[in-house]
Amino acid sequence: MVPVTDTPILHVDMDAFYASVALRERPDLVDQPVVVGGGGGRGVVLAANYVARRYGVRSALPMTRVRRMCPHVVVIEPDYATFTSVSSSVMETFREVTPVVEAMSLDEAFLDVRGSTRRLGPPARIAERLRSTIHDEQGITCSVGVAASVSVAKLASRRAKPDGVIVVPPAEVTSFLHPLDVGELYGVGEKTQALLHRFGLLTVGDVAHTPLRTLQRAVGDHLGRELQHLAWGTDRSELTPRAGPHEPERSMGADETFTRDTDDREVIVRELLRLSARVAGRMRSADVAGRTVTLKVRFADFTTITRSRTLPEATDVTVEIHRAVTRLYDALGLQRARLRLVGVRVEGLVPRATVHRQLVLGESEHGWADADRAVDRATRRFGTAAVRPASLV
DNA sequence: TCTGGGGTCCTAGGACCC
DNA sequence: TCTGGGGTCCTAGGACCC
Repeated sequence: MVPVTDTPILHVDMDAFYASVALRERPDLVDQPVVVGGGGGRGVVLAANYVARRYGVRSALPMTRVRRMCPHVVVIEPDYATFTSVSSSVMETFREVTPVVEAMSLDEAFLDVRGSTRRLGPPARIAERLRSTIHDEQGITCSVGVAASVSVAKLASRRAKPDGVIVVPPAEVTSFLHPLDVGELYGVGEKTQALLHRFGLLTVGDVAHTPLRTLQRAVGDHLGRELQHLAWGTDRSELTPRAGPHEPERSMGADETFTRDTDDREVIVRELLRLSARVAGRMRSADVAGRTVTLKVRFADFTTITRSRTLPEATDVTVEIHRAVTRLYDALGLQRARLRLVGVRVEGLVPRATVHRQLVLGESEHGWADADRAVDRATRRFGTAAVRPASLV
C-alpha cells in the first residue's frame, strides 16, 4: 500500500538566512541585534536577526534609519561566497529527500515529496527531518510550510517562522487563507494592497468572494485571475525542478548608486563603461549575447527612467554596449540634473552560438570582441583588478 | 545622511504586416 | 470617401520578488 498524501508540497525557507550564516562565525553576537548589509553610506538591510527585528528592523530598510532605530546594532558586510556555498549544501540536502526541488533563491525552495512518503513517511515527518539535518550540518534554522499548492505552502512557512513547521490540509485551506490581509498574497505588494484596500477588499476572504470581473477591473485581467486562484488556494501544485533561482537568464544587468549624486558627464560615462564591462563579461562567461540595451537613470529625487535601443545584431562586446548606453544617455539631453544611479541591462539573450554577425565591409568590430576575450583570459589568470579599460585606471 | 542590486512579468500604445 | 482584426516587434513604465 503506497501512502498517498494530499499535502505534497513543502516550502522550505531559511530563517534570517544571511544573518544566521554570518552569526556562525560570530557566536558571541547571537544575543545582540545584528544586520547584514552595506554598512557605509547608502546601504540597506539584506537580513536582520530576530533580536534586531524586535526593534522593528526589517529587510530593505535604509541603514541610516536602522542606526537611528537601534543605535547599538552590529552591521556585518555580506560574504556572498559563503552564502552561496551554504545554499548549495542545503539544496543538496533537499535533493536527498526528492529530486523535485524548485529553488526560488539562495535561501528558499519548493519540494514535491509525493514520491518520498513511502520511504520517509508523511510530509510533516519529512519536514522535521530536513530541519534537523540542516540544523546539524549547517548550524542554521529553517521553517517549513506543507500544503497541496505552492502558495499555501509558502504562506504556511511564513506563519511557521521562526524555526517551525505548519501543515495546512486541504480541508483547512480556506479557514487558513481567508482571514489573512490581502497583502500577504504572492504578487500583492504595497501598491496593490493599497488599491485593494481602497476597494474595500481587506482580507483574502474578501478577494475570494469578489466577482472575477470586478477584481479584474481593479487590478487588471491577469492579476485579477491570479488573485482569485490564490484566494482559494487553487494555484499550481506542479513544480519545475531547477537548481538555481533563474536558470537561463532572459536579461543581465548591473547598476550602481553613486556615493554622492553627480551631474558630471565624465563620471557618468565612466561608470557606464564599468557597468557595461561587468555585464558583457558575465554574458561572455554564460555564452550568451543580446540585442536590446537599456539605460537606467535614477535622479536625485528617486524618479527613475529607462531608455532602450534594439541593435541590429546581438552582442556581448563591452564597447558596443557602452556605445549604445552612452548614446541613450546623451539623447536625454540632461543639463544639470543630478543622478543618483545609473544602470545597464541587456535583454533578449540568446546562446552566442546562434548569433551570426553580418559584418559590414570594412567594419573592424571583431577587433573589439577579440580584445574582450583577451581581457577575459587575463582576468581569469590575474583577477578582476588587473585588467580594465584605460579610462577606469 | 532615508530608500541596494539582481531579476521577472505585465500593460499599453504605436508601427508594421497580412 | 467611413474605418476590421490579429499577430509581432519595439519602447517605456510600473509592480513585484528575493
